[in-house]
Amino acid sequence: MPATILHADLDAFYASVEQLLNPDLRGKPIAVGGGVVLAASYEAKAFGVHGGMSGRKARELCPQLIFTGGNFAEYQRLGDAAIAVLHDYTPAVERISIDEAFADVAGCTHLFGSPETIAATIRRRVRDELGLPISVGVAGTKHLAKIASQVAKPDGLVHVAPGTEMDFLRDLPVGLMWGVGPVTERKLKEEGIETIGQLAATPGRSLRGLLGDAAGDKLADLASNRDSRKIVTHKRARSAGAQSALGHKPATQATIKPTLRHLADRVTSRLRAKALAGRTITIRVRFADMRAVTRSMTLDAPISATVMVAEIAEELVRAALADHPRERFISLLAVSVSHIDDQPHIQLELPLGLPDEKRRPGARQGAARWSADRAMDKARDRFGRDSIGYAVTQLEKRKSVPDAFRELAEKDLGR
DNA sequence: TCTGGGGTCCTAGGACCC
DNA sequence: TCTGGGGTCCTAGGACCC
Repeated sequence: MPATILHADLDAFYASVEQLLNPDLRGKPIAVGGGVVLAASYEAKAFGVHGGMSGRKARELCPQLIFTGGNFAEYQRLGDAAIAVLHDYTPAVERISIDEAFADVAGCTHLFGSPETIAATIRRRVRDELGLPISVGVAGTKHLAKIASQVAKPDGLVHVAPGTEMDFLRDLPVGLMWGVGPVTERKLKEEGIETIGQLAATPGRSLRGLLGDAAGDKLADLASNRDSRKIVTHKRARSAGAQSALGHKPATQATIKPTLRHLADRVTSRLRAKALAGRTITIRVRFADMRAVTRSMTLDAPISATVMVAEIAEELVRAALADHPRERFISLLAVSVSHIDDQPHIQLELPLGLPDEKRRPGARQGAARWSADRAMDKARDRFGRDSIGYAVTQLEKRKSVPDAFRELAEKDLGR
């Protein structure tokens, strides 16, 4: 199999952008974020600082760590620009996140040279034109290209030539594989499996028993370099959600109602913008001790009106709390909509279509509410997101994370 | 300053149907 | 009448990814 798959991954992306924008930060340990580290520069990583770590822990590990504010608009612009460089070579680009993408250059080597040459050109252009380091892996499969780019970091290029795949994988730790997180890594280690080579030599039957059928099969395939996944350029979202960390709040309606309204508003406005709606509403409540529970309800028809999602979410949260009467404080609420479908007008028929159990009081006004929501969406498009909203959500201005960052994390819902 | 926010996929049990 | 098997959908929980 010719090695035409590229995986390109910007190095320590947010931190690199900050160092690009502010030369004083170059060569220094920096962290983007505050309460939690969103990204760390390589200088900070040398101290053990990494994304997801609390700011306090990071400061303990690296007292001279510099925290810097987020230039979120620049992250988006530069991330888009780097992906655009890939698109200069092939339309077969699958973007994974703001700073990472696969590309298949099989159809353009006659124009631009070997995959390795194209990868080197991309790296040079991103460095010259954007000022950012980017690592690229070149291999015959997505899984191998992804591992190659991780091995290439920082600021490197690794090509896995056809025929050398198993030599490349054999001694690498299983933790580098897609799908192996802390839990799986521990289970494998308990069986004496620490390298990908050892994993490849393990009978599939044992892996299925250890990790479950799907995960066992998947890992067995990947370890033996059987990965047939193609580049997918357009993907439809399967769910859309929003969450808010609350610190330590009493589990009362005064806390819950405005928060759920705000979250429902965030989720449904994104759905409406793409003329989408969803049938399943899921809420998540995290208690003070970080244990979390979820409750969900599936309707017969998709909805996207703010108030309808909010009211269902309230009912579900009430039910979840009723099941845990001793939990007096909550630390997070989340709302998610799944079973997404592109039937924007089905909502108009909702009051007639639902069985008694699901024909809740608010449903009769579904059409009117949907229309009111759309009017509000349009006003926001013109005057800005904060210009208008349900009064109760307007009170909810205490933000743990800027909206701009939330938007970076949002996936395009597709369509 | 006790750990952010947005996603995907899988599992297991129960309800329900054939 | 009893027992068994297979399939689909829903719900709750978990692991993992960026």
